[in-house]
Amino acid sequence: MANIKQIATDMGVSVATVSNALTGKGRVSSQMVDRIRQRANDLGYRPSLAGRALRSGQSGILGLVMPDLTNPLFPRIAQNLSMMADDRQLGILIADSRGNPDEQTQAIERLLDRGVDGLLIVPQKGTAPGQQRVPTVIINTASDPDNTVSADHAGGGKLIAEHIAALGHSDVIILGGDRVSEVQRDRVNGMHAGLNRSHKVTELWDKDGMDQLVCAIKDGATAIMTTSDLLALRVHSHLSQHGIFVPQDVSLTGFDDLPFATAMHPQLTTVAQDVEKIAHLAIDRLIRTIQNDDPPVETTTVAMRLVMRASTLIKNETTNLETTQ
Amino acid sequence: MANIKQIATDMGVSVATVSNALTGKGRVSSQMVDRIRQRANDLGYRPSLAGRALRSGQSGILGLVMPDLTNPLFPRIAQNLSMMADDRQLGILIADSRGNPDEQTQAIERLLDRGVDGLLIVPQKGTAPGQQRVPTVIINTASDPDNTVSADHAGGGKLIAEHIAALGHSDVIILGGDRVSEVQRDRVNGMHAGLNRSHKVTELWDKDGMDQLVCAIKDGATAIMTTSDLLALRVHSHLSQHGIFVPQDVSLTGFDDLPFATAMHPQLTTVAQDVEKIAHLAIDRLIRTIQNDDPPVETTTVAMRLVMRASTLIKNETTNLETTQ
DNA sequence: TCCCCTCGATTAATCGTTTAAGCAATCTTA
DNA sequence: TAAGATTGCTTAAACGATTAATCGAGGGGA
Repeated sequence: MANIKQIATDMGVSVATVSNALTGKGRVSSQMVDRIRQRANDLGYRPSLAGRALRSGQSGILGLVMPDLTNPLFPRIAQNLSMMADDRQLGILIADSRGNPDEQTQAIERLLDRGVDGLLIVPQKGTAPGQQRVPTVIINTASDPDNTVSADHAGGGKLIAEHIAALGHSDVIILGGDRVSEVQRDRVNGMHAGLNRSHKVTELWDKDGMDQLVCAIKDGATAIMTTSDLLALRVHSHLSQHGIFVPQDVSLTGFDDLPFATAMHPQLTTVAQDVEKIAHLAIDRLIRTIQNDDPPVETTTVAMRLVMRASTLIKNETTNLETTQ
Repeated sequence: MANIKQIATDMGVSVATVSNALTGKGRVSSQMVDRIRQRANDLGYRPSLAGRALRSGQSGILGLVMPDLTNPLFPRIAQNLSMMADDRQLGILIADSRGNPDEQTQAIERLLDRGVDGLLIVPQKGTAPGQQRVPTVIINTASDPDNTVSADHAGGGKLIAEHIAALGHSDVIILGGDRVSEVQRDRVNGMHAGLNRSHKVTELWDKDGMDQLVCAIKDGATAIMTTSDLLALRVHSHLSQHGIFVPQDVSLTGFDDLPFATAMHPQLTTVAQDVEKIAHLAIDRLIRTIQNDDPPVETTTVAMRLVMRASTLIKNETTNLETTQ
């Protein structure tokens, strides 16, 4: 590999001049700059990031800590962050906290040991990794006091609840995934906020099992709002086994707009995160914090988008399954 | 941050002694080793990987190039590689080739510029990135001559076809995703290999549309083998709209065992990759190549596993939908 | 003519680590 | 006890880049 010294000896100048010519700093005549750049190009010179990192104290690498890399949103987050980072000549090092708070701490530690310039953390549910030795951006949900940027999960819940309300449903079920997750709780709270006193609301959680769900439907519920698409697919499957069909008998909504949401029948009405925007804001914020180290205080929330598809229907068109027991 | 020099002056010894004590090389008295280690521990000393990288020429970082980070298998690959890499004190830098051969080349280039010690490449379909300036492991499929380690996609296809054959189905449909993909072609070829002359086989591809599929079923086909779970879910949804039900009317299989395969009803019979084993073999191979640079030639194939669930049924129990036109 | 300024380059230090080579002091062995 | 071997540490160079300080030469102004 060609290095700066080789170019220097080739051209009969000092390494400092080569460095100055390539970085555009210092004072070098324009002819010399051209000649050096030309030679560097011919040799296929690539600066050693290790050398630069050692000298400058900056690695040009950002660490991405995910609670669980198999998180269905991870691919999109990773992709968007990766693209934004590329544009800024930064690398992204991944770390998996494996659904475990201790591992999360270790994952962060490993990244810090590698000298990352900044950290992007999607926290383990129920944990608060807080600020670290390097600039840190937390991607979680508005109700997390440490949150830096996130989708408006509560707003998304409200959006979908208002959609259900507008369709005329007055007896609805809210089905959450995991109570421990702040994101899930915000989604559920948002759903409540989208309804009013006139609505009968049954709040259930995944671990309660599906039976209560079926009972509630037999008791007159005509809509189910879940906090994840996967949960919605499970509900859909389970109900069809009980002869309850979506959307004729009951309307159903998901959350996150995962790839399979359009592969289902009926296609799933859901709410989508603008992952691209979140990634953009997160990286921008992180880079600004890295450059001028005034810690940014305000937290940003990105609106979610209602994706109306076929799994929700106007109440009038809904068969009433209510049975008198 | 504490560095080796500070420990050295603290203890009144030379930096070389500290380095030797910490790395266990060279000749240092055991008392001195203990004292130095103790002091390093107290100071929370962490070696500068930049310094080490510069000196040793090794960054301790592996690059992972994916054709598309939203690939449904990416999360599991990333997680497993990440865990294996952690165990070996290596970092994983991600790069997205964005479904584009040129971007793939650039992604590889960016990783090389960062000084990665090795490359793990899941190639863009139809491309052959081949060997690079650093040790490289290609994760693709057996029929790719550059492939290093992969699931036995053809074997998986054969496995599922034999399962369908064993259930007594004699008129079957093979539905592929994208002809350009070597992986997809291998899966389809494997399916053919699992059947014999007594079977009537209709090979369709995704872009042919779903109508031909319905026709084939009306013409007597009783089983559909697809080359991906997502495709299977789409087929399932589409058929249910035509009043054709799985598995009563037709058996259906997927490929890859994605998370939603168990959320569907019926739960999807599919074939699973041992991603963990593939990741393990890939990393091991890569590291061995990095250490002693004899280029490994043989390519390894990891058997797939049939996951029997509820979407396939014995032919006898299948309603015959055949209609005379 | 002399002084000062600017230009274009060089010199040398520095970042943190590793490691070959060297050098006393102590120990072994005949 | 003298020669050789071993032990425990130091010296110093090296990896590749950046950058403050310096320096000679040439130009311009008084």
